[in-house]
Amino acid sequence: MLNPKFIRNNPELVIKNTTERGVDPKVVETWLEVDKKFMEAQARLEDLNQQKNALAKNGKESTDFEALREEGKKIKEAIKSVEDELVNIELEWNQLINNIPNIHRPEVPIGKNEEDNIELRKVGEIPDFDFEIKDHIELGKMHDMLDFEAGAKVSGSQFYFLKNDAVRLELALLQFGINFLEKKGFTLVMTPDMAKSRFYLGTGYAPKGDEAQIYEIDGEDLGLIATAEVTMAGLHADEILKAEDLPLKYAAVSHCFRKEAGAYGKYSKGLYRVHQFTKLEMFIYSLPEHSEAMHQEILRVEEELAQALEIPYRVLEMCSGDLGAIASRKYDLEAWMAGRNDYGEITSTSNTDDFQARNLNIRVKTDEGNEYVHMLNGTALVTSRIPIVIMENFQQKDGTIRIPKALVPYFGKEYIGK
RNA sequence: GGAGAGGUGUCAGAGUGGUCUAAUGAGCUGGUCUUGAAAACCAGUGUUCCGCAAGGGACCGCAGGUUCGAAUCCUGUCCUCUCCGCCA
Repeated sequence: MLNPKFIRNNPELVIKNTTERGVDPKVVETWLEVDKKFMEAQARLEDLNQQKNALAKNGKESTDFEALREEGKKIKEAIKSVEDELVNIELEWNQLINNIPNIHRPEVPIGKNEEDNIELRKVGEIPDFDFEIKDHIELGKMHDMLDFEAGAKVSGSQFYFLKNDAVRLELALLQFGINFLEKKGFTLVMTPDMAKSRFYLGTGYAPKGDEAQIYEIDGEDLGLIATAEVTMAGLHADEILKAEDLPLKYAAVSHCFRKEAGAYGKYSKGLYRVHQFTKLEMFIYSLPEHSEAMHQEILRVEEELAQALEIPYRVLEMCSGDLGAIASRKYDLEAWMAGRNDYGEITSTSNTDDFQARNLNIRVKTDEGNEYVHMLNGTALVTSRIPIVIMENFQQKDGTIRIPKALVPYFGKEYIGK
């Protein structure tokens, strides 16, 4: 959530920001009204508590217990009534403020939707084939690597079995990735694949709504994570970190589960949009003054990984309307996927500034007092989408697939199908 | 899954209804002393909300409840530990 004090002091700015995000600014105005009521009721409650405390303090010296009891009861009833009132106001207050999006950074281009995102650069050679190419679904069948039919039978549509070289490929990518990131100073982590609702809500993954992502466990306050971002943000929840320990740079491996409700389209076939995949994620806790530099570092690492894997890609800077509610700035890497003859997203990195940190109460002790840390995340490698790129881009005329040089030591051979 | 014990400040740990504004010890910061250090001594040392401030409110795992008054009593819940069961 945003800093309530900031909204109170800068209502016009927040309204403008909210509008640029494509969110109805009415939510800000309504929140401001509720906030006024909230503060007023809180002041009343504090006043009553003060009376209660004074009475309790003098109570032990009292001789007239009858009067003491009477007076205390009266205060108690008044407190109860204000508290009941506060419960409702606070609920509304919270719902409203959670719908106010983060403040985007001044560098962010203003725009309505994905069409207004800015392409910063294109890197790498788009492959040129002199034969009829196959997509990864055909290639997966051909090499007995992917079985979507079995996935559908056992778990439902958009689940799959990885077999043979697809298994080797997934593990090779992870092994390659963790070695790469460890050398860059990231601490390796394997996280739980489930988290309590507080953490997927606090990171901005609502379980309900039009594009519900989270699978929840019936009868428990537990859900399958959509990304390790959820568990990595939870890792330091409610902590006050030491400034000298920052930045904390993590490389986290987890499975990711997404309902993808309503997300059908021309690119939802095969491995591109699935309910479960494995991901190596970068996650950084940073001092506020360093978070922009950290964000650039994550982007650089993402590009280095793509280049090491010989993946042609382009870098997109998200416009204000395509940032979502949480990010203050966001870049996507899109890789060339020969099978679709188009680019497809393979990484996304967001700076959330202190937005998530405020939700999850993560601060840092500085000389000027405690402040919220800045939290950043970025994909290193997704083992559903990278194999699409490798299979489709590096396929040969005879259907064999060349493994990128950097991956060969981990994969164990130079070609699939030879 | 069952039985038991426990969750208090940076840490250890006392506190079983009003004197808790939470003992004591350790740590940390500053000071005195010292050539320097150690020791000793003195002072300070959590978080959060409203407020320019003065001041006031909240926080003893969390949520409810009892009471004029709760760290303390009751209920629920989460977590940790020990033992049993099951199990990779």
